[in-house]
Amino acid sequence: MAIEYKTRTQLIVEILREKILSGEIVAGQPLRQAALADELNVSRIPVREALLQLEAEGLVTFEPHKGASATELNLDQVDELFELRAMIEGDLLAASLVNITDEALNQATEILAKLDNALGKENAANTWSELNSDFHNCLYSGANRPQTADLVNILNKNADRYIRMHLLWAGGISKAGPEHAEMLALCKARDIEKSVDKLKQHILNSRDEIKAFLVQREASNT
Amino acid sequence: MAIEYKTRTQLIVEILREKILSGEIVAGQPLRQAALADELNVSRIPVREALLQLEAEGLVTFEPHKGASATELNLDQVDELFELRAMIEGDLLAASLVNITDEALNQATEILAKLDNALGKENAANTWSELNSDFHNCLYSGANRPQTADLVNILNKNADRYIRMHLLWAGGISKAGPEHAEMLALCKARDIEKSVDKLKQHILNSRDEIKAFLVQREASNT
DNA sequence: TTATAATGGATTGTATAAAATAAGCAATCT
DNA sequence: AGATTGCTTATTTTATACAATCCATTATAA
Repeated sequence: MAIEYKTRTQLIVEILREKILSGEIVAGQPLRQAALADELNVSRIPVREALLQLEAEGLVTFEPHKGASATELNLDQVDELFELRAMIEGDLLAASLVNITDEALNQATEILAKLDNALGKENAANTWSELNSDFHNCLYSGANRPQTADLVNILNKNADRYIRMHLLWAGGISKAGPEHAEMLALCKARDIEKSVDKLKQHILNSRDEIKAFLVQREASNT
Repeated sequence: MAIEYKTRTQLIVEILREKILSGEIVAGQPLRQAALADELNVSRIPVREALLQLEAEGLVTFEPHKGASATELNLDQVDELFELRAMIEGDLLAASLVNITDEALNQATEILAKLDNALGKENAANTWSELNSDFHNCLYSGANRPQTADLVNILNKNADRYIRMHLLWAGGISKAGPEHAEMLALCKARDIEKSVDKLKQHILNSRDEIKAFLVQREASNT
């Protein structure tokens, strides 16, 4: 296996992203460069550059001379994010289904099986969210639109932490399982219109569940 | 050239972006950090961070230990980029028209007048593209979707250099003037569906002109 | 008392120096 | 000769050191 070298900056990007997505770094909490550098046994420069890269992903914001903090989305922003996803991913799926291979569909079937298995196990939130990403990307693989796919992945990185948070607290997006199965069936039937509708519904449903959860948490906190 | 109103990194981002968009830095050309730092009278750190930021905008790519270079889009990527814009901006306009103020529409009218004036003058490509951005953003101002607006602006930064290039060589997007006027009229009439259709047509038309130009240039170069 | 200015500590932003890595070229071996 | 190894150099990446900025706290004056 070809070992691939990663720069420290890249490694730190991954570590910090994981900490933000998993909730270990709480949104709004300031991220002190010196402290992080110390903790990671590294100088401040790669930490800075990692934070800049995370800013581009929308997970972190910088204020000049005041530093970085993990971003926090309010309800409106969650709305906007998921609606954006519904639109773009819907379009991507439509483009994909024209060309998608049976192989890709079979692969999606396998991922779906793993996905159902992952629930309830140790570390479920993390593996579930990764498999969920894989499943969706697999369905989009026929689109041959690399830039759009990149964009979707960036948006998902931001949505991801809310999905994980919800998984952690509520045990999962309740409707996701059956929705995934239905969607895959429609894709296999190459019914573009219905597949896209189901996908959009699926994304907007998860939005609704997450928003409801956020509202509830808000209420119990104050 | 020591101007102190922003961090150096921000300043350099703007300088380099302008050089890429204006074509002074040619796509594919490697960007040596030391040379840039020297030229801008600054150390390499802010140059690096500026390049990272431009990478997030899609104007530059990094290869570990090999450095950065301005990105070049092939025809398929141009296609993809403009289609993404058409979809997202269409959606944004629809959301905006529900709430847009008369004030914003009047402002758009003023910008449009300046836009028509800008053609043919000195430095037309740069002012035109800026005014063009302003015009579009003005029409989207009612949407109240900051994240989507940010996304649109990032995509436009990438599209921009092709628009400018085309302006420079062909004197302008030939149909843009009348299209803008028609679109504004439809917006003023608050006809959402027709406005959106016109906008999408407008974006896809400029795509076609730019692609035709790129094909032609390609042919004459080989 | 309240508002404003000064001060010190903490933190970020930048410069410079050192280390790590990749690419090119010459020397060596089969 | 052809391939492989080790060295040289250019460039990026990281570390360390310093300067600029911000923020809270205290001191001063109206």
